[in-house]
Amino acid sequence: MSSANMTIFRAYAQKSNPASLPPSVLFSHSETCLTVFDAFPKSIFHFLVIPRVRPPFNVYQLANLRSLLKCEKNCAKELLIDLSREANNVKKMIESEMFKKYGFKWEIWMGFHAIPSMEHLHLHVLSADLCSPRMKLKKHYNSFHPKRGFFIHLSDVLSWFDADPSYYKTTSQLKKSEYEPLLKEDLSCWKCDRNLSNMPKLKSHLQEEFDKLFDQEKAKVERERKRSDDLAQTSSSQISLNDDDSPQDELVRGSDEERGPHSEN
Amino acid sequence: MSSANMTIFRAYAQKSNPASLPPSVLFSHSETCLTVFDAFPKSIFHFLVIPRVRPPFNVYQLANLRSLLKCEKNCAKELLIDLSREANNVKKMIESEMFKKYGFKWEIWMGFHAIPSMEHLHLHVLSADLCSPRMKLKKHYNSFHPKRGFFIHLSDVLSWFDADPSYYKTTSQLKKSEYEPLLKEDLSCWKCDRNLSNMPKLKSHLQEEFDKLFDQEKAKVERERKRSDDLAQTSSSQISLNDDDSPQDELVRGSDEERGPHSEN
DNA sequence: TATTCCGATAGTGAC
DNA sequence: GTCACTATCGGAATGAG
Repeated sequence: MSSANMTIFRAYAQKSNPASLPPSVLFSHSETCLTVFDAFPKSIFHFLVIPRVRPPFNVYQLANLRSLLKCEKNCAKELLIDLSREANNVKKMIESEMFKKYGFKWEIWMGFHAIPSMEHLHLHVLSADLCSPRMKLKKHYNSFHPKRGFFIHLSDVLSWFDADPSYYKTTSQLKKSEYEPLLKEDLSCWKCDRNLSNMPKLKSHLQEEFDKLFDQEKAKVERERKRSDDLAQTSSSQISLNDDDSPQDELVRGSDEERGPHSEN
Repeated sequence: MSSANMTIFRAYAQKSNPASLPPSVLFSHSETCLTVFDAFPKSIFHFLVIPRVRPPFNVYQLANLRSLLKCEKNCAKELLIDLSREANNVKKMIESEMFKKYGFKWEIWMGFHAIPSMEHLHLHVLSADLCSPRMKLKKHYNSFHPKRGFFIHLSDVLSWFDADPSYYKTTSQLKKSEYEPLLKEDLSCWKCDRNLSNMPKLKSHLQEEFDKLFDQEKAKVERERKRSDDLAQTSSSQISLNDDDSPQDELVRGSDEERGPHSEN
């Protein structure tokens, strides 16, 4: 039945005034798309970017990625680029929240499920942790595993447009028979590739991975603080601008670098 | 491992002094067999009759029905007849308990599981209700369903001895591949053959069947009491010998008859 | 077909 | 590949000198 509202996103996408949606649902909207909170987040941060129904598309063409990719190529590409623009705004917002809540930022994924079960195209924008109480089943996890194949990264979809037309034709098929089995594959950590025999063990491991990341980033902050202190001592008349309890700016500057545990540079 | 004591019955059967078994385990014993309470009764009454290890049998020949039926035919038959004798004593005891606790008696089944999981031959003697909190799984139920085939009635086994030798040879094989699938068949009421989709529904239905039986038997008692009263009134100087609150004797006399709800004969 | 525990699997119903 | 609920199915452990 569709009574469990498999079409709720379509209803959102058809609203002439998205602002009337409750704030617990709607995060933001533009002329062309909506961003909503995923009602069952599978990562610490998890949003959906949804195209609003508008010319030249009808609701059926916007049903899912497969139906969109059957549309005129340039139109489809334009729509995806628009979603991409909005998704990147969401990404920035998430990164800002990461800093606020955790003091560092980590990877963010943007992509589609090959075989979505809820109708109307929706682009997942979620933090790369897959740590969430709503992550319960193998199919939940495998549907977001970044290397499993079921989760199709937005950047990959965009690259199909520039590839050989025959390749475009093939990949845009998105056959159920090819993607469905991926959800039943063995559980493996998306980060270290280790195999985990069941969901409780996987979830513990993912939490450990996140805790490890957390500790590493905290150590990074600490090293930055020390370096800052040293500089302050050297130029003794100067007070460090970062001598407070908000490490954000340290991390903004340092977060793209990889350092060994005793790196000093 | 056999550490989960799949061989506990063998240990009982080898005891030189069965009386040393705790009374919660042992119901009675003779020179040749023991009767124990089934630790996980699948009916209101459920006992096991177990042959003691004695010449000409060794423990391996008494492992199960299959191994017993490979022994010399007359020996095997004698052992089964001995078990049968003891089982009939148990049956009488159960019927007495039925009267004491429920005021009427109902059918009792005696038989073997085609493929037992605990070692050492054990004859199930249980009341025909299959109402018990320990009746939990489909395989539990199907293993006692009197028409499913997995539960082999003692009378059937005894009849094999008088049948054609080739029939004896065939039936006494008790191949796992033939009997195991019976446990996975759909659930159906052993009494009315109705199909039930799952164990909770089956259990409710079995309880209803038992309640119906209970009400029918109670009504039977009531009719007997009325008839008794009428007789007392007719021969007005006489007091009914059954004018008390124990309906047992009424039922002993009337229990083999079938009457319609308004039968007066 | 011993039980029990744990977890995966399957069907349903949901507004 | 919606969730939540119920029940089933499937493996492993089970004790113990």
